Amino acid sequence: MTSIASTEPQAGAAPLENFAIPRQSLHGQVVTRLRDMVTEGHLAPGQRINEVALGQALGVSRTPLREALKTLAGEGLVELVPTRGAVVRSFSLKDIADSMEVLKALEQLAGRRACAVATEAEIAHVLALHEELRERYAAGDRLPYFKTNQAIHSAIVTLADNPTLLRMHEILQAQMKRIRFIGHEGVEKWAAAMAEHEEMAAALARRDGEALAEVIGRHHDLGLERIREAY
Amino acid sequence: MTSIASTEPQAGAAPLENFAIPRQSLHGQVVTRLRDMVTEGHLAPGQRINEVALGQALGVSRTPLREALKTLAGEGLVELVPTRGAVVRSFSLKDIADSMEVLKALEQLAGRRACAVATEAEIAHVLALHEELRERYAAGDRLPYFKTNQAIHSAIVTLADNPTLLRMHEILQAQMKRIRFIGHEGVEKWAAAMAEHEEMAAALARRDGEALAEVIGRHHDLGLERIREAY
DNA sequence: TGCGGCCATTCTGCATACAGTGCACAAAAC
DNA sequence: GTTTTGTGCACTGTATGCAGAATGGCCGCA
Repeated sequence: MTSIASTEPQAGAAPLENFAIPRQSLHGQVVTRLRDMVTEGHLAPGQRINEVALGQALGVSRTPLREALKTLAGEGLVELVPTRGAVVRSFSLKDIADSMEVLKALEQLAGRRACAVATEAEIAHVLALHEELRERYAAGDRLPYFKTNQAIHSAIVTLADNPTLLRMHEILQAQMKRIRFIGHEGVEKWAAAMAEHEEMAAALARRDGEALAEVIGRHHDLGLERIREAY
Repeated sequence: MTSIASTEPQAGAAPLENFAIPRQSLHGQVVTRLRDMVTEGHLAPGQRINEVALGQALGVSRTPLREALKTLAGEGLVELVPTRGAVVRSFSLKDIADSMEVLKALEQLAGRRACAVATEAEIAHVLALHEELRERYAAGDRLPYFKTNQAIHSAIVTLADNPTLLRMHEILQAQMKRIRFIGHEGVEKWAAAMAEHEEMAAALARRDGEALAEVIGRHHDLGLERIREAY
């Protein structure tokens, strides 16, 4: 049989997963959209969410919207007040520091694990992202730099090959994303952050988990410092 | 006026808060109930959840039940399969090891922070729980020991005064609770675990964060070992 | 006898309808 | 003038109804 279902795929054929038709439930789409709206500031912190109004804006009935709000509440992006519905969560400085502390611990763990278990190809991929980050920095493009920056951190966590860790990291990163959009750091801080990224890339390249964890720790301490000033 | 609403309550009268009628939303109740059903094994892993049947069993319509399932999916206790609904998540050994690794990192962080910021009274409370644990161990009561054990770990995380950390710990602990019910460890392993708890209590009493983190790490490594054997 | 296609059943996903609660504004009493 | 109580409105919480998808069984055919 030469059917698609053959257990021996042709050499050079793409894996079957690549042909899957992306079928996201409406619920999932609403969650994604809402999360973006919160993290990108289209919904202000403290703002009450009117279900009918928001539902109409999204072109969705209240049911999937409410389910999405429950999901976002689990991620800590909104708070559910009984009989008052959902409120966009507003983060105090302590909230941010707390989340940052956990984020730091998770990424340090990820860094150690990544150095231990990642393939050469995976590491090369992160290093390629690092190259991209350098270019963004040299060009002075803040938003692209910011996105590549996040991509690198996520990529390192992905290398750790630990879905639980990845999920928790995603949740915290989404919370921080909302905040980081605020601060436009000074030139010298930006340079320091970039220097730390150089260190991170070097540590990863030589699979030095402890060194990577150390610099990741410093990197987050600086990040929190930066946020503190902007607040 | 001597009405109830008087701002000057009679001496000896109980504070008004004591008369508050506890009103948890139906959603919250369903979430709690379902979570218990999963962690205590009343819903078998891999089992599909029939919304109408379960709704009738709980005496609730499908709407709040579905919302609760979304919440539980966020906690990783059930999986949502498109057009097939919710399935009780079944954990592979790797899943457990992954979650345990994160749980370990979080508790180590909590231990360090607890030693730094906890009040004497809070530490005394944990030490009291530890006394209780000793008694359970001496009496050989496994289930009460298990509960007190979890209470201690949760209490230490609470001392860290970091709600984000606490929430993530709760999620992971709920996942592990489902697993730990399985294994009834041998006598020698139990003794080792108890000895580690003695070390933990001592480290906490003298606020030695590093020592506490170290023993917590060993404690979780042993815990994973124990689960590995039972699997 | 084995396989493939068709059909019915079942259950999810989404929308809508209804009931109940809280809040704000206003009016009245002290 | 201040406080309090009543009433209307707006919005959430819950239930139910309806359409679509997937699964499993059954029958026909090779």
